[in-house]
Amino acid sequence: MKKDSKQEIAYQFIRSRITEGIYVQGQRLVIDTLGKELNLSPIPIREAIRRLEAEGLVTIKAYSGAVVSFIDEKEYFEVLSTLAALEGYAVVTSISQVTIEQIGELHEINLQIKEALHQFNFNGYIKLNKEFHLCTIKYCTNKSLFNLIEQMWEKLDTIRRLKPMYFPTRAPEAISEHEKIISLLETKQPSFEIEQFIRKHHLAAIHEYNKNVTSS
Amino acid sequence: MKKDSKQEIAYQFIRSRITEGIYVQGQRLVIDTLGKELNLSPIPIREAIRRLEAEGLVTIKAYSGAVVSFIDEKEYFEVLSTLAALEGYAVVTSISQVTIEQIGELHEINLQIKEALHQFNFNGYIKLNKEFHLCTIKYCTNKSLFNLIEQMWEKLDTIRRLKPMYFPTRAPEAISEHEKIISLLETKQPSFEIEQFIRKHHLAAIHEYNKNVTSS
DNA sequence: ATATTTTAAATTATATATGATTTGATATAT
DNA sequence: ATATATCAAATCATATATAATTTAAAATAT
Repeated sequence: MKKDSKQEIAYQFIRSRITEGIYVQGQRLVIDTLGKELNLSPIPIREAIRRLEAEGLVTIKAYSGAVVSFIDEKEYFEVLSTLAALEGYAVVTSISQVTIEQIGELHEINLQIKEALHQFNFNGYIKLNKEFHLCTIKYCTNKSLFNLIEQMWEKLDTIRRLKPMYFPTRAPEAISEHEKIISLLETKQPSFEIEQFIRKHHLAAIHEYNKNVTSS
Repeated sequence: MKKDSKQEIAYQFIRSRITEGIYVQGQRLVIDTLGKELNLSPIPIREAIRRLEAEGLVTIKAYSGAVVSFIDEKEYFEVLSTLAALEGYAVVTSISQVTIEQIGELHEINLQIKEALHQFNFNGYIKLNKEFHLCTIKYCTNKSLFNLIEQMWEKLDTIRRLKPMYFPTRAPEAISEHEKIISLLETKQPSFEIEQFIRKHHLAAIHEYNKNVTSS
């Protein structure tokens, strides 16, 4: 049972405050204040903030201090657009590994997604939607690709918490599109068709957003 | 003219030592030694190493120290495979922005690539090849996507320096494939065709590598 | 001779103090 | 009243010292 170093404690604390939306974008992170709050000296705080800077969550201005990074709302859709390309690709490169078990699991998650929609459980919906998509690439053997996709899902989560804005879910359509995705996987349809469908599934949220923004 | 902080100096120093292959994978990075070498106290060294850890270049084991990260040779091809998907996508999403100037620039770079090959200038070839590919996505408006692709090219460069292994170039084929890419862009061929050609262009190196590895 | 334990050395992790820089408040000039 | 300069406060950045941990070497036991 290895005890976390102080630096690690500070990192986890600050990081979760950011990803949970408690620290808002633009908020100053004052090293002395954080040190007092956590009963640590400034050094482990500074190291933790350096790590968070490298992850893009925090922006450090030399000699001025650190703030929670500002997020341009475009970024959500840029990441989503990039994810659209990668996820489709990851799914088709692991299509030969698809199992009956995985198909069953996807069906199960999609049932839970539908239930979350019926219960007006937005957070549950978002969490399960991510699970569904990560399940589609479960057997992706390209570790770099898998990790990158995971990081992108995390990034989307973080932006949603940091940036109050409208995030389109298209829940009813998405749920039925999930069923289609499962079907495409189960029947091992041509790679192109699978890749394009998954890509369009994600890009549809961007179109939805643009439709709403231009009409208001 | 802003003077770099000591932390920044340490970061740049260590980072370039790694990316230039002077520090080899697995090499211990001893904080005191680096501090003496740079005439700095341990704190800015530690902060720099934290940043490098977050970039994956360095692996820190708590209380034991930092080493230059080990690279699994698979990673090169995993990153290249992921890049294949992303670059094709980035090119087709910015196809409408292609200019005569860009086409001319691509031709020019490819001429220089051919010259580097004739002069047995491996490093020049690698550098120009990267330039060529970054030029194909020059007008990509999705900043996240552009930055990600740039980072991946950097990653490939770093792995090549850190990991002594065979890296297939297929130089003559690659050069003529570049010409084909330029032609596809110039004539605004269908997105699918462009995307697939670029993807296959990159994946061909992986096939080449596998061919050579299984035959030896 | 080999295995285990103990000790010493090397290095990491962090506290505290101090120097450096930026920001904000106040005073002065126009 | 507004603009500029000066000063003070807040905070950052880092040096130095100390505590903590790991690793390697030496001593002891089998």
